[in-house]
Amino acid sequence: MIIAPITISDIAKKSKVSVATVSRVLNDSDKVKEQTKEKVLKAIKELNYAPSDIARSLSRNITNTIGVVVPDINNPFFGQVIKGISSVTDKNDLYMLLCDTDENEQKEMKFIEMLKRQRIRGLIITPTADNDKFNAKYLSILENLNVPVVLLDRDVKYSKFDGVFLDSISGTYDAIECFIKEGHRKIAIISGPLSSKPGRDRLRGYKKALTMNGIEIDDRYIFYGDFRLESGYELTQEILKMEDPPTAIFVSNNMMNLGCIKALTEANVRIPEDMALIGFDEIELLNIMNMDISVVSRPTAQMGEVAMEILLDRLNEQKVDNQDTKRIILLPTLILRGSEKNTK
Amino acid sequence: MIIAPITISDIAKKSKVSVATVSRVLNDSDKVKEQTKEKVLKAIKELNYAPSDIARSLSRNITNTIGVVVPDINNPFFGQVIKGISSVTDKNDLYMLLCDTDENEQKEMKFIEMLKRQRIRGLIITPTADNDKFNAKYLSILENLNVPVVLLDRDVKYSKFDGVFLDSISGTYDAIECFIKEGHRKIAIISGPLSSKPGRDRLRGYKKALTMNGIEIDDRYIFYGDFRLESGYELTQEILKMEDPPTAIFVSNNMMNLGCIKALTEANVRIPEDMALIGFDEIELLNIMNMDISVVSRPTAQMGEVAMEILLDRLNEQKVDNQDTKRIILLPTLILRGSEKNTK
DNA sequence: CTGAAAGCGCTAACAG
DNA sequence: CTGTTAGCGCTTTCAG
Repeated sequence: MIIAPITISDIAKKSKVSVATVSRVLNDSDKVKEQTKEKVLKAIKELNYAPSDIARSLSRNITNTIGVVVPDINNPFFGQVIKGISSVTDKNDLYMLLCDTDENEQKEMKFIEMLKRQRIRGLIITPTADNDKFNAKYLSILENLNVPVVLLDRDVKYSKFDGVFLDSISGTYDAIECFIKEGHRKIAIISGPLSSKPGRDRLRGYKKALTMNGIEIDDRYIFYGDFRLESGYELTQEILKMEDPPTAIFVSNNMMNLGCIKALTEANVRIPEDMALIGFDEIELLNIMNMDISVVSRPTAQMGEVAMEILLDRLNEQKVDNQDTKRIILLPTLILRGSEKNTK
Repeated sequence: MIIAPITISDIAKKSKVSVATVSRVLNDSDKVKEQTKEKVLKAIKELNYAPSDIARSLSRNITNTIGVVVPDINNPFFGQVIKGISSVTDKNDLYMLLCDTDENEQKEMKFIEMLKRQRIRGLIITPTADNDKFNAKYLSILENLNVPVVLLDRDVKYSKFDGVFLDSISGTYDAIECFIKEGHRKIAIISGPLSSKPGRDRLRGYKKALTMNGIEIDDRYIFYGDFRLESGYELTQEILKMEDPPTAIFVSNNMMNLGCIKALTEANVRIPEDMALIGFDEIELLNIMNMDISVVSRPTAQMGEVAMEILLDRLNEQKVDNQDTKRIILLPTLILRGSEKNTK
């Protein structure tokens, strides 16, 4: 079903001027006599003409699309991020080509190559992982794009791309220290996968806080999940079965936190009376349900906005060789709602 | 920051053949001698060449992007829908240009015009509203696109576009009838806005069920919300203040349902002992939290998939004048979890 | 102010 | 099998 769209020469013909003139009124580039301009505008309106961005891109050798690659748009975090990105693209006549990788590295690389063909002007991406295994190939694909890349939330080892991240270490540190001030000594963590930087950092923050406060690190209290709900659920069940269970749990992301709460609820473990809890990332729904869970909160939409603004700056830069990588590290906020309390 | 990408003629030069030959191996279109083919492939690999979809689109006079316009990607419903669409585009070398309208009609029309310039091949859209006020202009913009359009979830009056919808009437009818069978007689509804078809239909289903079961419609039990959480919250508070309150509430969408539950929880109204409840659309989180709320459920991701498949069919159609509109109406399922019970 | 013409990177006849 | 060439729809010198 193809209907040949109106072209610039249709307009030129109809208004009896050259295509160059039409182009001029389209772009407001050169001075055009008011009278001819009106003629052209009239023809455009009558024929319902809209210039082709495809032809324009080819001619100008530059597109107005940017690529956005995320692991899962159904994760509210990324939903918010995309919203943030949109708010900037909307104002700058930029389009967003969206790709959802499903946390699949192969898919991700394929998408990047597709985006290259589309000649995107820039890329905002949350890589699936930063495994050493994939790193070399991955990096070269990304660099081969030859457009500015902004990393979002997850880093890529040995890369010098711009990025917007969150200080996971300090966020976790604050949470753990808060537990300690409440008098907790046996504090467990449900960590994310160590193949991602946020996963590693949150564990680091945990260990650091314990160490700085003179509490010995007990490996029995460290559990490794994969950021998905199920693992939070299962690991919490394990925790509840321990001989010498902790009195507080820190959970490294929102999905696992949900799983944890589910397990606690099912086992009739009260929060915080029987088990104190702090999680990483806000869970909007819990607030709606009046469930008071303390969390390390981060400015989600803002992360998207900032990433897009960095990208925008790059697009507007003159020199190609600007090497000073821009890495923004936002600070999370610890929001206390009572679930961290020690009621013993 | 612009780096001129490698072009087809770079490859031609390097492998000492014509651009036509390069194009041939790129597209596997004509027979090329194995030996030359290898030469070309080698050059492509060495220079890390990726053909420009921009140039290709212009030359072929056809793009491989489709537009997707939704009111809010943060609504889990649309998140799922997009996932469904992606699953089909991924397999068909199609790209998705995503636009989030924020339920704003002006924005929506602007997006559609932008998408026209991008020469999208087709459009999947959930219109913000189908007000008579905007209808004429809106319709003409959509038709002016001159590409296949598939409506998703919300209809456009007087239009003959394809679409994927849900039978809201029957879904609501079943829910209300279930209430009645439980012995409820005073049944309230928190309706959506009547400016959208789903809003209207759900109210119709409600009225129909009452009428068919010989229960008189009592306007005092009909409340009008706007699909947002807050309105569900406020209207529920109103309901609780009534002199002769209902014993059951039907809520027309997931967001308002959350608001309703919030209000009930805050007022210490037990579900279903003090108030029975059924809502439209699943709320994943409630299930996770083991909160047993009965809902009218629909196949979300599938709606996206089906929409994209209809679009795909249109794109592959030969004749331009195929007038038989395809309108798929999916059936919802009533999922009972106990919140509908009458314990009196 | 305006028109003619070259060119953006690729495809698709048309020759050979 | 392979090369030449004319566009695709637009922008952008360069003249006038």
